[in-house]
Amino acid sequence: MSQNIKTATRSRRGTNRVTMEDVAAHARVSASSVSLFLRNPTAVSPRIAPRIKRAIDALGYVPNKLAGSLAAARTRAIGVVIPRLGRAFFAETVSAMQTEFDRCGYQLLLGATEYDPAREADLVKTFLSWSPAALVVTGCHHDEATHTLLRRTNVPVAEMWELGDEPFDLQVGFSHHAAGEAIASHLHSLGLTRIAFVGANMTRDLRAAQRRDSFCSWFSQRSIDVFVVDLPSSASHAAGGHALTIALDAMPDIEAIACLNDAMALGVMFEAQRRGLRIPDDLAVAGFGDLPFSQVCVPPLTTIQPHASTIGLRVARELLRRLDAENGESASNAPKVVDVGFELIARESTRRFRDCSSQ
Amino acid sequence: MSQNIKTATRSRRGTNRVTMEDVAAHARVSASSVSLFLRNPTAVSPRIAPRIKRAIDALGYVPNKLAGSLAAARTRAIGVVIPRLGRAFFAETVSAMQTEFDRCGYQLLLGATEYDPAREADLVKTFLSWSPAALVVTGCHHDEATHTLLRRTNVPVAEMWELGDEPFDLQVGFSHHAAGEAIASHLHSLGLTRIAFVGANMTRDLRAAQRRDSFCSWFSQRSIDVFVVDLPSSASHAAGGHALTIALDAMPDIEAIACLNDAMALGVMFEAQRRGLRIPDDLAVAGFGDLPFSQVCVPPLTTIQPHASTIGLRVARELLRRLDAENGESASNAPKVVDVGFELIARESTRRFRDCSSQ
DNA sequence: TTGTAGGCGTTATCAT
DNA sequence: ATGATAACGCCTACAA
Repeated sequence: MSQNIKTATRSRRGTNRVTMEDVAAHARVSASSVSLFLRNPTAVSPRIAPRIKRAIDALGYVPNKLAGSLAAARTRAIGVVIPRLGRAFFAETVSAMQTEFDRCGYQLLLGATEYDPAREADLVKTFLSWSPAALVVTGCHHDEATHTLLRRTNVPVAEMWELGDEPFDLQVGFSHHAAGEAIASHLHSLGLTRIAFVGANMTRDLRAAQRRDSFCSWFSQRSIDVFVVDLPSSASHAAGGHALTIALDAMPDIEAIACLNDAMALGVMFEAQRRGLRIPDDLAVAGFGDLPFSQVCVPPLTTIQPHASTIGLRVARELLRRLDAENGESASNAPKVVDVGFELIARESTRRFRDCSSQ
Repeated sequence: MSQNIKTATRSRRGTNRVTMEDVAAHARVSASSVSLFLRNPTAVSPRIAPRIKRAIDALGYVPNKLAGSLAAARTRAIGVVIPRLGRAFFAETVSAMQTEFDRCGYQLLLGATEYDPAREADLVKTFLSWSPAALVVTGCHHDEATHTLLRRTNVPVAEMWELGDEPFDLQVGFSHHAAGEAIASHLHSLGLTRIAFVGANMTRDLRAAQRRDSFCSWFSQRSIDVFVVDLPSSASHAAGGHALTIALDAMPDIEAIACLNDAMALGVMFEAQRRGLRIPDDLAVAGFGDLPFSQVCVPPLTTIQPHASTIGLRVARELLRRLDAENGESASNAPKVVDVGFELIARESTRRFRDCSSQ
């Protein structure tokens, strides 16, 4: 018998949290009824339902998702890894994703890598430790550690903003290679040959590097050399102005500049204006991103619209489909690649007197 | 005896997750030792430490924070509620916060209200259900539901980007009232009297509304009427251009425009340029936010620098201090208000030939 | 429809 | 220093 004594109940009850059991007691029902009610209010008899409801807001009960998720072995959290919060396109993508996930009760865990591969691995590991329902990462280039984590896990992994080989589960993006060529071909069609590509931080921003490479090789195939500027700073408006200065120094008779993004392009345009260079007559400028200012600036900016919010939407939709399928019949679990494409928007910043085709 | 049979062990072990016990088995130690090692590697004997470490990466073990947090009754997650992800100032604040929290192992839960009070309440409730270590909300104006939740909880609550009465625990921000007056007084000091204030969505963006009100009443005390434009759209570059059109219609001899933010101000400047209005000679323009483009645009924009990243930094620091204190001796738990101030940056967009004082 | 009890993967307490 | 074992708060198969 002595082995049966409850050894002085080592109480750790420091938490004075209102628990489901408290609600049950208050409503004079069992905890499981409360649990049932919370998940499906119509599943309990109409007599005790109001009692439970009343108890819930009388006590100000907030369910403990920690306990719930642990027990159910699944979460309604989705880890999202992006390079930078400030980058407008990612913000748009995340915003669209959040809206979509929200209506299905999923919560976003957001992390920014600041273009540091090591931080990406950290973030993925952290997110994984929260047992998320899914993981969303930016791009298809990850370091060894991240790759291993992503491959080993069994939560769905979505890669966005880039298409590559060997998708884990889902890729939603477009070809930066094609984007770079699209801008190159556009500038070339205007008869421009004295060209520069300006960017910043391109050793780390691999997608930008892809666009640059395709841009340059497109021209080099036509025996045109592109002058490249890669600043060590971040790709900001100020960097754009700085880059123009460098480009003009190296190539005084420059005719066109393609920029890593619209922010830099705007910086280039401001600097040009400051120097009395007319756009597009003296200098054609193209960007990437089609940010809100790009269609209202003077002159309106030729750029590439990457469908940022579409990317977020599709990622969310595909992921939700997969998550729903998990509960029911297993739908196609095969990797899926969605190319949302992009659109070259030719505006006045690259318009030539003799060019009537664009816009 | 029959009452002793383990009733067909209702095994729910569907999860094939690598658990701490698996690591323990692999390392031939107990789970407690692994747990101990994870929290303080030096606490276990130097003989078994390497065994555990090897087992961990052999199995690719990732700790389950859900279980850990549940058992420890505390989380390393911090809920952050902001109006919009896309808004550059909030992005900057969040970015600074993340950096700071990250180095202490805290994870951010991010949610955007889109300026909808009901969504704010939802988000707060959701976050609370994750038992966060702290909660950060934007502004001091919350609807009834949110207010109740925030008051009832016992996790520290930080309000940012605004100062108000009755802080819950912490407020880090500045006076939008003072900011509105600062711009008003600046424009007035230039001798300008034909003035407009343009914004958008100000019935929901209460901080912008505060700036507008103070701006207007400052002038009205000097018997000057301010023409106000409040567009229903979001406060974007395009809205700025649109607002200028409206303002010029109503007040053709307008001399100065103050804008809800720098994005709108830039929109105003572009539209002015398009109409052949010179800035600042024909029209002075002021913004709010000091975004990256504001110092490089043409002309550089007079604006208010709100110290966005300082806000994030201070919120994080103060919160971390409070959280540390919880474990040790209880430091001051009294509400604290931090006024980080702001800075009026007078640039060329409001410079007059006879004005030599600014900048 | 409602209640019972075992388990989710940790942390923390206690005993060794 | 290491190992059992009881919470943590909820979900869920199963019994009533």
